[in-house]
Amino acid sequence: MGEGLRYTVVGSPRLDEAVEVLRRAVFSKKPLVLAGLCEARYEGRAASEAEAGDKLVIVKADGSVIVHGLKGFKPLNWQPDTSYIGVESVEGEVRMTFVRRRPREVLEVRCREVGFIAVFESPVEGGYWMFLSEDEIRNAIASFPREVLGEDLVFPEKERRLREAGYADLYGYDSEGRPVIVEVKRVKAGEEAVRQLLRYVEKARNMGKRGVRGILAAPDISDAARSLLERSGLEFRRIDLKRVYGLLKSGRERRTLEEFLES
Amino acid sequence: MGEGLRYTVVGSPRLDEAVEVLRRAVFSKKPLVLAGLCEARYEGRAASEAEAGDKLVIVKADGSVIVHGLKGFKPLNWQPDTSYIGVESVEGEVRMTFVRRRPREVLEVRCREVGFIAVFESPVEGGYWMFLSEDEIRNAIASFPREVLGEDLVFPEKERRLREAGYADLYGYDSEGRPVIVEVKRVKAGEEAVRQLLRYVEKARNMGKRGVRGILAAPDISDAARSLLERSGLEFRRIDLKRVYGLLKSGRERRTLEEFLES
DNA sequence: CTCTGAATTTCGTGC
DNA sequence: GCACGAAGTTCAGAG
Repeated sequence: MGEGLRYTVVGSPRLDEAVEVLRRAVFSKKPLVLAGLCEARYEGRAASEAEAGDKLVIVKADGSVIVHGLKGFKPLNWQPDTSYIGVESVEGEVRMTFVRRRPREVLEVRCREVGFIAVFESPVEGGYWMFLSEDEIRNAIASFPREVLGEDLVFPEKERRLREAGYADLYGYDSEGRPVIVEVKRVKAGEEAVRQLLRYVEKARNMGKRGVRGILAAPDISDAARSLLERSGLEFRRIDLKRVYGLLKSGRERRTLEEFLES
Repeated sequence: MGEGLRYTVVGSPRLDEAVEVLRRAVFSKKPLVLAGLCEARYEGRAASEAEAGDKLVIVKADGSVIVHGLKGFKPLNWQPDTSYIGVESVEGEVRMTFVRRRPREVLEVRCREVGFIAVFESPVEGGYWMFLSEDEIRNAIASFPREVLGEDLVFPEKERRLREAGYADLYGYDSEGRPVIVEVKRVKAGEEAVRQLLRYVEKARNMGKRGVRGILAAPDISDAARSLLERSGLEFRRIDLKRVYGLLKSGRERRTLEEFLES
């Protein structure tokens, strides 16, 4: 409040006021929220229609548009990226048109009653982190194979972090020098994960590798997937996410200590 | 406006006011929107943290919670279904806690500044349709195989609408009596679609069927998928979505006419 | 309950 | 740009 105007909230605006406020926000690329009795129509990769009802329309500065109904997590309509936004008053309604070029999609929102419009006048962006991703589990396996998978494995390419299309998560060797392919899943593994691993193992065998082992590493596995895995001669290793988290945390601390000693 | 209070909008509320308004809305299961300078912390299947910044928090009557930042289509944090919602004031902040039992997940949103809170007092739910789903394309193929796929096929089981796990979209026979399996994709088909079809065809062959044909029906196909498909001895049929839409529409009109004649 | 597959999936990354 | 794979995927249907 003392830090200057952060939000403009207009309650029950007239048609022309609503259009004016929306146009100003869209033109100056300020995020906005509109609530009201609206209909929505989408045409593009599919086609859909949302009947008149209370909707919440969110328009962000990057051009993403989200139309929420009163129920559920998923939006009724949306547009992840728009190339054109139009605001007009047509037949006593506020009409917003959101066009995306590629793929060609059009989202039209018509509001016969606008409850309020809120504009973020001086938006403050905050950072965002997510931890314990699949990639971090992969790193934990590469760094601590004994602790996570229960046997000593060597992964010469463990620094290759990004997964190329058609390549498994980890390629390495066991203590007897046999090639080992590890497929990592952060959640319970299904049949698709087994088939994926099988493809990589067969590809390696076709390239002339001998005695290739395939290991599926996941917190759990479905019965059907387990069955397919055993029929395919592959192995399953259960991983303990809490343990992995602990290993990574200690790894981080160690790294921090090393950095400290280097300084 | 003439129809009674539809929204309550409170701008820049004090801490205790905000808590009061939020509690009342949550308790009476009214949808609400809050905008402000907030942080969010999630712990459950993964763990994430959103730093202080402008957030839009949406809480719906069914318990779904969505936290949007200033960018992108996807929410920063969410909870599709909550079993507990808590609202308190802690250390000069509004703290909302959203708990989900299964899977066990906790989302905590702390707001150090509340720009506004809007409550939908008498929500109006609107209907929703989506058309031209994969299932409708499948129906069009079953009803008009010549028009969509360019040859006369017969699908004895075409009325089975729901796809069971491990079963292809359509089983039928061509004009020479050979079994035909059709896999339908509403969007450009990738390698995964070809592998799926191949599994179904091989399953049918293993069950003793002879001369089984596999047809992948989609608006387009990727190069890699086309290559895999040809190596696997499967067929591709390009489908024209506009044509399918037209066929279904005429089908609907016909049905309506029949209904009219029956009445 | 779990499993399976679709989604206007979106999103990132490699090519 | 396209393609492939992950996602706190969500969601709906079947067993």
